[in-house]
Amino acid sequence: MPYPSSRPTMRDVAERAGVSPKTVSNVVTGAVTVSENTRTRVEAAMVELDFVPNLSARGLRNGRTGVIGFALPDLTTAFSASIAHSVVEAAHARGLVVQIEETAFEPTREYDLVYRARTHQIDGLILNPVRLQDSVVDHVRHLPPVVLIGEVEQHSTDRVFIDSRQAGRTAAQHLMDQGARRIVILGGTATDMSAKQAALGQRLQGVLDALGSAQLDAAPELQVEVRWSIAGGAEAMREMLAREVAFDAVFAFTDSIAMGALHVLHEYGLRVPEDVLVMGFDNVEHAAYTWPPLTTISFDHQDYVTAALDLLASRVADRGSPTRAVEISHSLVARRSTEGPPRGHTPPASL
Amino acid sequence: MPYPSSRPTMRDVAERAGVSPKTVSNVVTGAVTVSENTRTRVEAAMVELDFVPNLSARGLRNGRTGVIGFALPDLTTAFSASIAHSVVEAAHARGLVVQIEETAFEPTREYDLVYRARTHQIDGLILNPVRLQDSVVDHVRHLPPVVLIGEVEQHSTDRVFIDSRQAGRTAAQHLMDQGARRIVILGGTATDMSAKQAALGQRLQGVLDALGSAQLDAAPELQVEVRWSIAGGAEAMREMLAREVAFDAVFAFTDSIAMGALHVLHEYGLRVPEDVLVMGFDNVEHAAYTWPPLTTISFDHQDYVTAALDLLASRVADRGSPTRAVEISHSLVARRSTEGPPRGHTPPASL
DNA sequence: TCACGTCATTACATCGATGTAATACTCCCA
DNA sequence: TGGGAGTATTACATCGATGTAATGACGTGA
Repeated sequence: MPYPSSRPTMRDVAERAGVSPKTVSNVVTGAVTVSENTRTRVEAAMVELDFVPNLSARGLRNGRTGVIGFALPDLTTAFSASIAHSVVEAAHARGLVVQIEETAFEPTREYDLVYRARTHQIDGLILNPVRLQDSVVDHVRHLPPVVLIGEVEQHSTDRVFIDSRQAGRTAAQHLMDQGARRIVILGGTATDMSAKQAALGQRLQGVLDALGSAQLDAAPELQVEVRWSIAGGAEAMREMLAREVAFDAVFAFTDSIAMGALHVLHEYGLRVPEDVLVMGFDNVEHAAYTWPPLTTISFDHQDYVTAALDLLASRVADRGSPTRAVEISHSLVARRSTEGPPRGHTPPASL
Repeated sequence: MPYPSSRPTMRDVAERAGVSPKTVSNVVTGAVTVSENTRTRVEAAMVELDFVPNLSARGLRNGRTGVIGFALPDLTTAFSASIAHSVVEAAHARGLVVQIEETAFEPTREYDLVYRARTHQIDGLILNPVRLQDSVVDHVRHLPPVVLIGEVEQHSTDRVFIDSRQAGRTAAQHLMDQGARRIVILGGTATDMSAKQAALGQRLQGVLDALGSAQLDAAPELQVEVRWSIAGGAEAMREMLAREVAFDAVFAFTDSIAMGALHVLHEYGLRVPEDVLVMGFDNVEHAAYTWPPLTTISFDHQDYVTAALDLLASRVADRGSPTRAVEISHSLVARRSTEGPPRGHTPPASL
């Protein structure tokens, strides 16, 4: 005895207004002209009965549901939350509703995800992949339109991205301009650059570019794997300190990672930026409120998401058009955390 | 020519397997026994055609969609993101999908929301209200089952809550135990305790309880309105400092607010906890990684959400049963930010 | 006054899955 | 070997909204 059966239908409205169900439908969709007289009568009946159209029925009939999916690794990181918020807002503005899926917590989720994307009658999917290979998107049939956001190397699907390699270069250059010479990289190691982790690869590549032009070498001992969370950043920073190597700056691949690193640096009594410079990536709200405020790579999250929704909308309208890739510009926001020159950290062992 | 029409249907599968559509349905639902032979044949056909059932059709037929709604004020605050994450996870575990709605950004959203909740064919709704009055939930007809989470005074709807008044009492008592006497309250003022803001009211009430038992009075000049975000916390803290009143502790009604406050205190050169104690509420991940780490009121977000989903599930199963309210226990997590006694802040003007 | 065009309205079929009731089939035992 | 129990399968109707084609009403011009 499901509740919807108790809801009024067009038939009920029609009966009350003394017209046929189709006329009610005409009033609702507005596709066909309805005389002013009957229109007002129908509208009154709808109000009286508190009528709301049944979306499942409409979706079944039209093949459109007005629902889009948004899949991301993990809602809890500050960046993800910010993006998710923007997606929901932007979707609302277009009369769309958002279904959220998280992909990070089980290896098989990516697969489940595309399966569910089909089951759940979604008009389109915005996918923020972290480990999603091209193959999954490419090889699954009957997928709704998909737009990728992020720095994935992917050309068979519409996508929105920022030039992460350039951003990485800018970041490293900034740190060097401020006097840094030995930059810890929290975000991945050079050996790690597989297709699976193109985003990390690009940021890292950018850093290496910049180091190269400055004739500095990319010390592998300054690179470390990291989980993309605050706790992950803290762990990675601890590991780095345990390595007992000298460094004078930290470039974290997300602001959250940077916050974890900041915490551990404080814990060890290292001062930012007097001893060590720190910078992040994404410019989440919190970045302006850490202590010291965090220098970071900034881009407009709203623009980012709006571009994705635009792509999705045009893809839904025309499935055959060539795929497009939209770049969102980024910039460096300099805050106190990188006001150099840094004194540098020299581990006790090397004294 | 919407994409779903190109998707294989049960009819297609049936044709390929040489059975009737209903038999395919029987295989999928498993409600009726199907011979081992035909079952395997049908399953093979489903795999070959890459069949996925159409949820709109199923939803239309069954009145259930497998989708629940989650409405919250704002995804970007750390607490909301954490809760949203838990909702998505817990829903996944039950084979449900989550649609997200944000309510904070327009005054009319609450209303829109319940309207949309009905349109969008949702089996149930988990609502984290901030300003949602009882009336909206009570007076709208044909609403799917609703579970409220938060400290709303509300008895006509299932809800999950923590004892915020007790929590406020515990928090204030802790601060006083650590030597605080003049506690800034970032979260609302006493005059402000309307039904609309019962949550704030309860936390505030708890603080006042504790102050009362200690024979301290609730100085109105130490209470301030605040937007529930990091920036809001910072603003409020600045306003408090501008008031040039003496204080020796800050109790922020969320961790995010506390983080904004911490930032501003640093900015003013006040040391935490040497000069001023600070504590928050919610125990989000970040609270352990601020500097100094933040004392806060903690409760299990997963339990919180799981309880809500349980309530929702049983409400969906039986719409007539009496409403229930589930309390989730909380505790105080003491960290460095409240290691007193504090020296106290005395504004220049009062010197 | 009658035929014809215009526009509002209606009857009907359809989207895909599934419950109900009826049918076909299998197997066993008298 | 035929009847009955029991099971696998099918035909059909249905959920609610909406496109299509047909009907109805009305007004205009000859």
